[in-house]
Amino acid sequence: MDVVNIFLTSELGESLEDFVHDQRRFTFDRLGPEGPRRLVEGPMWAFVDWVMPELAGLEMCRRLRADARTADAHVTMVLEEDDPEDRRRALRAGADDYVIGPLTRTAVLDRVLALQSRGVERQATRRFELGALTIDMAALQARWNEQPIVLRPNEFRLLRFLAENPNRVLTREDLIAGLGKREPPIDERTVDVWIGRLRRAIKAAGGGNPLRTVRSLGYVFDLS
Amino acid sequence: MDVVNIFLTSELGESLEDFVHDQRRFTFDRLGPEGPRRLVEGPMWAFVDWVMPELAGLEMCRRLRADARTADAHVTMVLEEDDPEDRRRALRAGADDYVIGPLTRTAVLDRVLALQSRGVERQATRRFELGALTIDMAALQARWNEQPIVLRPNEFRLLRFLAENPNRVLTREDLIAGLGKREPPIDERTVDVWIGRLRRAIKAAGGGNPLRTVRSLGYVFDLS
DNA sequence: CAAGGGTGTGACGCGTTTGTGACTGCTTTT
DNA sequence: AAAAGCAGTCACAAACGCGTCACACCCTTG
Repeated sequence: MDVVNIFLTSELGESLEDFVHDQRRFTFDRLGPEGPRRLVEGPMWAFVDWVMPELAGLEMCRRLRADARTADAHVTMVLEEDDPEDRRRALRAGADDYVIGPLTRTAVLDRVLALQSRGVERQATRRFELGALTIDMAALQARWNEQPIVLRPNEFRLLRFLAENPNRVLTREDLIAGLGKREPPIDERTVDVWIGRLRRAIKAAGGGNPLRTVRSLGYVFDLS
Repeated sequence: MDVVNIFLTSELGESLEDFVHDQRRFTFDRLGPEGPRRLVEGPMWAFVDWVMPELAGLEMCRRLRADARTADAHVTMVLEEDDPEDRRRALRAGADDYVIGPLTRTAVLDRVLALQSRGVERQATRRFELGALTIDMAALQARWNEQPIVLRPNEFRLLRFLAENPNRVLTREDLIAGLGKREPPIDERTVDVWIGRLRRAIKAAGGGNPLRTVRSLGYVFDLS
C-alpha cells in the first residue's frame, strides 16, 4: 500500500497527525517557500493556502509544478472566499483543484481518501496524446512517436498550452498569458522565437510540424 | 457561480455523480439522440462515444453543433482505438478534441479541470454552416464540403463578413467598412479584386460560386 | 568567482499579402 | 451602332509579417 504524502502550508499538519489513526498510510509535512523539507516517494498531495506568510499561494503553486520532485503532486488550492477570478488564477498556476476555506481536517481527509481510489489511474491520465505527440505531465516530457523531444522548461509549457487548445488559433497575447508571463510585459514578437525553438526541438526528435502559423493572428496546434 | 455541465452518452454519468464530492461544481446529464434532457447555463462539456446504441457518434456531434443550445459546448469524442482516420472524422464533425477510450472517471474529470482552467475563453459563435460552406472561427478555417479552402487573411475576413449577412446585397462600401479598413481610404474597385481572389480560392477547393454580383450595387452571398 | 545553459530582444532578410492602375470584354444607354 | 458604364483579371511595387540569428542578461552550478 502506497503511503500518501501530504504537504500543507498551514499549521493544520500537526493537528492532523493526532487526528489520523493509521499512521502508516499518511505522512504530513510542512510546506515552506523552498518546497518540502524532505524527499518522499509515492503519491503526493499539497494543500496550498491562498495567502501565506512568506509567499503568495500562486507562486508556491508554480514552484511545485516547476520542481521535478513535486511536479506530479496533486495540488489543492485553499481559497478564503469563493471568487471566480481567484479560482481561475489558481488553476492556471497549476493547481488541480481547490476548496473554499477554511481548511478543515475532514475536508483534507475526504479528498485524500478519494485520491487513493483514483491513485494509479490518475498518473496515466496526466499524460495526453494528440496524434503522434505524447505529453507526459508527470515526467514533464514530450515524445513524438516514442522519440523523446528535448525541451527547455519554457518550450514545454508552450507545447502544453498549445496542445491543450488544439485546433484553435491562439494569439501571441493568449500564449503569453497562457504561460503566465505578466511581469515584465513580454514583447509579442518574442512568441515567434518561442515557436521557432519549439519547432526546431520537435523536428530534432524526428517529428513533423503540428504548429501552423496563422498570418497576422497567431498560431494553432493542428490536430489532424 | 460557474457550474460545469457535463453530458455523456454512456452510463458513466451515474457513477460520476457518486464520485464527485462537490456537487455544486458539476452537473451530469445523459445525452440522448434528441440532445440534452434539460436546458442549462454555464460552460458545457459533452463526451460523445464513437459507437452509440441509437445514433452514430459523429452524427451526435454534428447535432450538438447545429443546436443553438449546445453549439458552444466543448465536445470530446471518445474513440475506442487510435485510428488516425477516425480522429480526423471526429474533428471534422465538430469535436474539439478526443480521448482514446475506454472513458474513465478520472479521464473525464482531469480533462474538464485542466481544460476548463487553462483553456482560452470560447467565443459564442465559433462555427457556422451555410449550405456546403463551413466557417470555423476558432481554427479560422473555412471548408467546402469538408474540403479546406486556402484563404489569405483578408479573404477570410471577407468571406466571414459575407457569410454573416447572407442573402443581402452588400455594397463595396459596406464590405470595406465591414473589414474595418479605414486608413488609408480604400478604392472601391479594389473590392472587385478581393471578390475575384475569394472566388478563385473557393473554386480551388472544389466549391461552387456562392458570391453573386449585383450589377452597379455590390455583391451577395447566396444562400440556397 | 567563473562557467554554462535558458531566455528575452533588436535587427536583418525573405517570402507573402495586398492595393492599385491598366487592359479587356460584356452590358446598358443614347 | 456607337458610346458609356461596369465588372473580371493581370502584373507589379510597396508594405507587411514572420523566421532566424546573434547578443546581452539573467539565474543556476560547480
